[in-house]
Order: sequence, then C-alpha cells, then structure tokens
Amino acid sequence: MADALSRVFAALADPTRRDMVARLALADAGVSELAEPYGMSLQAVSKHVRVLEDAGLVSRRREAQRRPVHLEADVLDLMTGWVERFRRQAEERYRRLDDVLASLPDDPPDGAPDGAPDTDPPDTDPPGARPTGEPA
Amino acid sequence: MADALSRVFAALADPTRRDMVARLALADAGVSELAEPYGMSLQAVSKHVRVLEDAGLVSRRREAQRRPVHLEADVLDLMTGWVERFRRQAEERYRRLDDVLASLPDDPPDGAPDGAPDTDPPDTDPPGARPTGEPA
DNA sequence: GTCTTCCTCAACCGAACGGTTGACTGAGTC
DNA sequence: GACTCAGTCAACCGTTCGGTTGAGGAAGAC
Repeated sequence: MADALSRVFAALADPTRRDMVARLALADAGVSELAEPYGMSLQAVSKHVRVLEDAGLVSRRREAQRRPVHLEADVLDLMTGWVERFRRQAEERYRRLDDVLASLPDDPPDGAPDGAPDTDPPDTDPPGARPTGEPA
Repeated sequence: MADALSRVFAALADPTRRDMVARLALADAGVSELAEPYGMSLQAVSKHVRVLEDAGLVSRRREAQRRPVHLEADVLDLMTGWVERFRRQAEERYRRLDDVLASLPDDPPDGAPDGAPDTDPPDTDPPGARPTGEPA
C-alpha cells in the first residue's frame, strides 16, 4: 500500500471524511452516530472510517457493543510539516528574487551590474539531479 | 468537479506530484525537465502537472516554446489552515480532559467536585447539528 | 436460549485515476 | 517551404475508489 503521507492526503481528499474529522475533533463518536448526517449506508461510513484509520488519523476502541472512533491529531503534524517546508522554500525563493530586482540599477542595459552576480545559482540542485524525494 | 480543498489534498496524495512540488519549490521547470527523474512518458507527467494546476498549486506561462511550471505557494495555506484548525480543537479537547482529571478529588464517589462544572460545554456545537461542514 | 443493537465482511457496480501509445499543434530554426 | 523541439489532446487499459446490497459476528437485554 502507499506511503504514510500519501494515505493521509488521500484520506482527507474526500469531503465526507474531512467532515468526519471536523466532527471528531469535537467529540468521539460511534459509526452510526457518525453516519447520521450523511445520506449513505452504515457500511459506506464504516469504510470511510477504515480509510481514516489506515491513514492513522483515527483509532477505534471497543466499549460494550459500541466502537467509538477517536481522532489522532498527531498525524496532522506530519502533513503540516511537509507543507510548511515547501511553502517556506517557495517564499524564500520569492524573497531572493525581490532582492535581485531591488539590487538592479535604474538602467538595465550594461553588463554585470553591481549586486547581481552572486544571486544566480546559489542552492538550486544541479538540473537533472535525482528526485528531491520524500522528506525524511 | 470537486471543491478546492479536495482537489488540493487529492493532488498531493500522489508521491510523484509531491516530488514535483518539492522540486518546483526550488526552481520553475518545464515539463520535460520535470519528467526526467521519473520513468514515465512525457504525457503522463503533463497530466500530473494538469492535476496540480487544477488544484491551483501550480501555474504555467508561455516562454518561447517552453511552458515553465511555477509553484503557487498560496494554496498551501488553505490546507494548513484547515488542518491547524482541527488539530488545535483536538488539542484543546485533550487539555480540557486533563483539567477534569486533575480536578477530581482523591475519592471519586460524591457528585459535582469543584472545578468540574465549568469545563463541559463551552464552544462545542450542539450535538446532532448539521454537518460541521467545510470551513469557509 | 432468543432478540436487538452496532458494526463489519464480501461481492458487486459505475466512475475516476495513473499510466500507455499515437496523432497533433505552436513556436523557432534551417 | 521542411524540420525539430516542447508540449498537449484523444483513446484506450487495468486498478482503485465510493457507493450499494446482503449476510454475519460480538456484545448486551430479555
């Protein structure tokens, strides 16, 4: 099966499942309780819960006949971690671009203006490098 | 087609596409450039880029024959916003539970111990309310 | 025991997904 | 004009996904 991150993203790609997570953030709930608002069979809801569980977003315990579903918020950090990393990188890239533009002299034509040379190929991996890969 | 949030999550549910995002955070790239590391056809990569574009994660401009792909980091905020909201709610719920446990007297039997009453229904929507829905 | 409640398993179905191949377009070079 | 480069469009194919129905299991209630 897919890697952890893929499972988490895929699990949250469904509006019904996102809504379940939203409701489980407020309180644990049984499957039939969860199913109430949606116009679908109990089995379908059970499947959705299973997807969330496989993604590690949710756990179930046994409590008499009930099977309360509990939100495991930790996994969400895995995701925000990933997202934040690249958001910051992209932002940084923007900032550098702004610096370059700011350092340009008022008239562009002549070669090699002052601040420009050191801004071009700083940390961008050599093109054609192996995939930047999943963050560890 | 699906809502914006679903498209973003779905787009990032694929490892190849996440890798593309990771690389685009470092520098814009053309499709064939992007395709290089993966053992798949150019058309497949083009499709992946289209998915990212439909999710608003990426944009393309025209530049001579090239069609450089550019990461649009803003949409990532949409996601972290959603995630953070429920992570915090869940955390808050834990904190309140801890408070309740901490406020219990050493012998549980009698009713209404001191600090307990004010911890029950502060911002929890009435149960059975309409689906907590997509955050606006 | 029987009965009810809560839930899961299994099989099926249509739609979407991730990939392929082949034909094509747009822009630049000769 | 002919040709190449970069990329897309269209049709197809196998697998996964989100839902259904029907049968069945586990834990009380009677």
